[in-house]
Amino acid sequence: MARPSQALEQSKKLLPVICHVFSELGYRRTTTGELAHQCDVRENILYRLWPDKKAMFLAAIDHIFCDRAQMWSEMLADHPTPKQAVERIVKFESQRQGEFGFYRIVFAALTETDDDDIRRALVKMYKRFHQLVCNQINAGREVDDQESDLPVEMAAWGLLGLATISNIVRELKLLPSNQREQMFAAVAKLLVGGETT
Amino acid sequence: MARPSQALEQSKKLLPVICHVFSELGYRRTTTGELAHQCDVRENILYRLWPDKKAMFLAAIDHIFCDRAQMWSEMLADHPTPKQAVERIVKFESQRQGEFGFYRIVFAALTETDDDDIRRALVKMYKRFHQLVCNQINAGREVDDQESDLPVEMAAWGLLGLATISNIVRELKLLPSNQREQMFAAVAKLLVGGETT
DNA sequence: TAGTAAAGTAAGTGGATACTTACATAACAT
DNA sequence: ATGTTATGTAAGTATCCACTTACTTTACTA
Repeated sequence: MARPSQALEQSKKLLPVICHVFSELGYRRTTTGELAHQCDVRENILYRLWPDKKAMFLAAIDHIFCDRAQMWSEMLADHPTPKQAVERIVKFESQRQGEFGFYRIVFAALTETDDDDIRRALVKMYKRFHQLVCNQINAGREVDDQESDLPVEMAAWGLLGLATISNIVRELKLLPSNQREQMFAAVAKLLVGGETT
Repeated sequence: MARPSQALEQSKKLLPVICHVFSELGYRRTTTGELAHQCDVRENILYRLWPDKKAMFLAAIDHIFCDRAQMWSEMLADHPTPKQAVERIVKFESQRQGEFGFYRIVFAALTETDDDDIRRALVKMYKRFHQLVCNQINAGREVDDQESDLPVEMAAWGLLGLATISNIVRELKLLPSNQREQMFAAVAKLLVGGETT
């Protein structure tokens, strides 16, 4: 035996770069040449880490979820009250959208849903994300003991929709950012709280 | 002079087919060869109707909006009360999603937003659509004279987000369709009405 | 230090694809 | 009819890109 493989470490190092390229260019327009260039390696090195371009994309989809989940957990590391937690997440999502290319990768993936692997990766991602949101809303509601009209699962889908359209609004500059944030906050409050305050 | 051009008529005839292909495959994966095949003409005939592939795509984006707007106006042709109108639209949108490839084309376009022409087409489309939704909500609210908490423009963005996530849920089969429709209806009611009934 | 496998370099290949060209035919005006 | 222009056919081209191959160098182990 000689020289242990550092493939895992290197792929972890390269993944953020790969995510960024995919989020900038989408799936089809991203060339393996461009990926290699941005990663500052040669193409065949990428092909030693992943069997093909699709695998690189799947890894990117997985990574963006883990990334986002970790951000949330870091944001809630100081154990705020559940209601504070929801408010903090809403604020975070409304303000720092787009920085991490989350939705751009999702959009890219959504145009490839006739590929079973990509579809599965997306389904998994959405289910986990929806669950995460549900948990937060649930926690927030239980404490206040307020029976809201909208079931938690539905509110969570509504929030995901809100985050999506808000990203589109940002992407296309359909509203100035302060208005977009206000919109996000107002709709989110309606969805989560049941009543506006 | 000889033989007047029927280019306009033919492009109108071909557009629905082109929309369908783009919505099935997205922008990049759609080849001009496939477009021609589905349209049952040769490639160069498409190139006589549009200067390039991008122009075909832009025409498709414009067409899906016009298509949808016309559907709505037909749906409201019998002059229902504004409140009925909103309910009808919500029901229509929640049930017949995906049939016309609207969101698939939007997703495809959203991964091409660094092209100015495509971005402009999308912006125009969203502004018109948002306006349309605003008008309907406004009409519905004025009649009832109920002051709702959520400003109309925000509610409209919320609805667009709801329609978007609902399409994703449908596309990925994240919920059975009856649950998806219930979710759509519940969230829409919350957004539009202010209170649930 | 010698042997071995990973890490890196550089060039290629085969297929796909946006767009073109050259030419034949069909329909309309005068 | 006849000239003109739209419409149709079929082949071609130049480029791009996912993926490969053949080779050299490096670093670890025993």
